[in-house]
This record gives sequence, C-alpha cells and structure tokens, in this order.
Amino acid sequence: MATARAQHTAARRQEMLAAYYDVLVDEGLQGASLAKVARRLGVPPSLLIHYFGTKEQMTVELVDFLLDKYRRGYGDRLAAIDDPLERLTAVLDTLFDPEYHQLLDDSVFYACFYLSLRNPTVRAQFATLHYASLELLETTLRECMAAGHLPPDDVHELAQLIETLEEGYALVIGGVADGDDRQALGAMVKRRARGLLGL
Amino acid sequence: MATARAQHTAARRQEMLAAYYDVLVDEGLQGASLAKVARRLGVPPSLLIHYFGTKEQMTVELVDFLLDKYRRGYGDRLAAIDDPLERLTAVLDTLFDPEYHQLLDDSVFYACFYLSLRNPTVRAQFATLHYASLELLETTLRECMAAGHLPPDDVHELAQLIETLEEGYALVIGGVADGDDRQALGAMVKRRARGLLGL
DNA sequence: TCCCATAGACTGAATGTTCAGTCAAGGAAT
DNA sequence: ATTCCTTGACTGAACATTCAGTCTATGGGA
Repeated sequence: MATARAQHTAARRQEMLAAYYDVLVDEGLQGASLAKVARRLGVPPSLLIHYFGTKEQMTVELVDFLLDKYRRGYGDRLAAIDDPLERLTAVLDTLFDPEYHQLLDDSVFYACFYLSLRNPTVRAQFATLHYASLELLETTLRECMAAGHLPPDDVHELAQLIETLEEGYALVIGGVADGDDRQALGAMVKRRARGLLGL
Repeated sequence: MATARAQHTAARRQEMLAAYYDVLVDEGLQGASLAKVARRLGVPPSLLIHYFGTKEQMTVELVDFLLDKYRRGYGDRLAAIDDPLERLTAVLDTLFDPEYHQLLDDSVFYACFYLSLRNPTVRAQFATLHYASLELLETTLRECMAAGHLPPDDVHELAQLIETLEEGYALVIGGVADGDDRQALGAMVKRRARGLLGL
C-alpha cells in the first residue's frame, strides 16, 4: 500500500522534476543549476540533494519523467487500438504530426538526447523507448500484412525505415522548419511513407 | 593581404577552437569551461577572452569551425562531380555511410545542434548547411531526371525526403545502434532510398 | 487507544571550488 | 613607436554538496 508519506514523497519529487524542466527551458543545459531550481520552488538547494542525492541523479530521473510522457501520452494509447489498419494509420498520423514532437520543448528534448550520448543510464532509457516504438510499428505492419491490407515485404526493414523517417522529421522541424512548414513537411513525409508501405 | 600577424592570429584561434572541441569531447557541454580549455593549451584563460571576447562568442565560432569540416570534407567534394548520376550515387553513398556521421564526435555534434536550438546565430549556421545540402540533392536529382536516369517526380519532395532520412539515420546511429548495426542500417536505408527514387 | 521511538522532511549556514570576465603591465613583432 | 599578444593576479558571483540540527508524521508496543 502507498502510505501517505510515500505519496507525498512521490508528489514532491515530481514537482521538483517539473521545476527542473522549467529551468532547463529558460536557462538551457549550461545555465540550469540546482540553485535556480530550488529558487523557483522556494526551497533551499539542499532539499533537492535530500531527495535526489546528486544533480546527476536528478537529471537521470528527469529524463525518465519526461520519456514517460511519451509512453503514457502516445505509446499506450496507440497500442490499445485493436484493428491493425486503424492502428497503423493512427501511428503514422502521430509520428508525423508536429504536435507529437512538441509534447516536450524542443531544446529540452535534445538536451536529454545529448545527455543520452554521455550517460549510459540515460542512453538505455532512450533505447528502451526507441525499441518499444519500433516493436509497435513492426507488430502493426505484420498484422496488416497478414490481413492483406499491405503487400508482403520485410516488416523489420519497413519499421526501421519509418522510425528513421520519424526521427529525421523530428530533427528537421526542430532545427530548421517552422510553423506551416512543419505541418507541410509532416504531411509530405507521411504520404511518401504510406506509399513506401504500399498503402 | 594576410600579414604575418593576421596569419598568426588565425592559426592561434584555430588551435584554441580545436582545444575547445577536445574539452567538449572529454567533459561535455556542462563541464566545458574556458579554464579547462586554457589549461589544455597551457595559457591563461584571459588569453581566450582576448581572442574571443566571451565564451558565447567562442562557442559560436566553434560551431562555424566544425561545420566547415563538413562543408570542406564533403559538400565541396560532392559538388565537384560533373556527371549527375555519378554525383547522385556519391551523395547517397556519403549520406548513409556511418563514417560521414563520425567526422565529428557524436556528442559534440549534438551539443552543437542543441546550441542551435537556443542561439539564433548557431541556428542560422545549421540552417545554411542544411539548405546547401538540400540544394545539392535537388539539383542533382533534377539533372538526373533531365538525363533520363530517373523517372520524373517532384524533385523538391524527394530531396526533402532523402534529407529527412539522412538526419534520422544520423540520430539513430548516434543514439541506439552501434558497430555493425550502423553499417547495416545505412545500407538498408540507402537501398530503400534508391528504390524510392526509382533507381 | 495511547505513547513513544524513529525515520524522514526540511532548513539554513557554511564548505571549498570553479566560473567567466577584468585589468594593468610586460614584451615581442612590425 | 606603436600595435597587440600574452601574462598572471584578481574579482565577485555562482556552483554542488555537506552538515548539524529542528520539526512532524507514522507505525509498533503497551
């Protein structure tokens, strides 16, 4: 059972991670300090240390916290769709929708990605999300082919290809395109991706 | 004319940027300080300030310095190929070759990309490279179509699509895949991209 | 049900270190 | 003679973390 104490602890940690996220948005990776997070919360910096031990540990937990948003917001919802073709359409609609990629602030997302390149724990967290997404795609494609909705092809390759397109799309809209361009690029890539699958 | 003094200055700046790059590899964005760069060079930190004014300015120049490696190493070499089909093949070989993406340390590249999301100047530098790459692709595709090497299609769309695939490939091999997987993924994506073009 | 020992939430001051940047002065190249 | 590279001492602010200690809710024993 979750005691009141444990609930309070969990809630407090979330508040702190949310504040860390806000500071990251405002100050960037280089300017984000425990002191600023603490100031935002109106607590002494030592309280953050009390909860997380070190800044590094707090950062690792932030990434987990943020990736959970993707998992809960999309992964679970998509996986729950029964009909394979319907699910495939929903997946493609999601992956190439600018809004999906704006669930997190661009700069924070790539800050986390950057951290994943330097910290093995964070890297593993990203890899898990990546493989989960890949597997959802692959399964969906396989079911669609079995049902005759798609021409037979190598599902693993196709899943990797779609995933690669999606990550590239995320990068391009983060770094270059803005506003309507994002929407248009997403629509184009999605259309081509569907063609690739034989839809 | 480049006086001896100016030459010396330029060379010195490059040394310093190279040292900054090294520190970034070893210490990451958060741990990279002017003091560490200076220590590596055996000079006082104030000398860096003398040359660059501020750390931010030095960072902006670092990005320029690094992106130049891509321009000089690949952009120019590819653009120099006369025969369109040969150039297209070379471009595709380059974009989906893990080695091209390891011209820079992964973490440093994405550190720079991250910085581009927060600094308008850096963002413009990245955008310039992106559009140059896009234009090389588009021109090449157009010439290939005109010569009948490719079936007619929307060259702008195709160029954007290939570019998106390339950036996604870069992200995936940076974050997840390792070793042989990178090679294999590159080969697969390239093959599919060629199919997409009608090659 | 009451009581008490304890675990953990929380504070605030203090630690030493590192930070980017300033400045005045020396010294070499032009 | 002048320009400017280079030095090293220096500043004040910010940094993550430590520590000693207060307060409070909680769970176990009577």
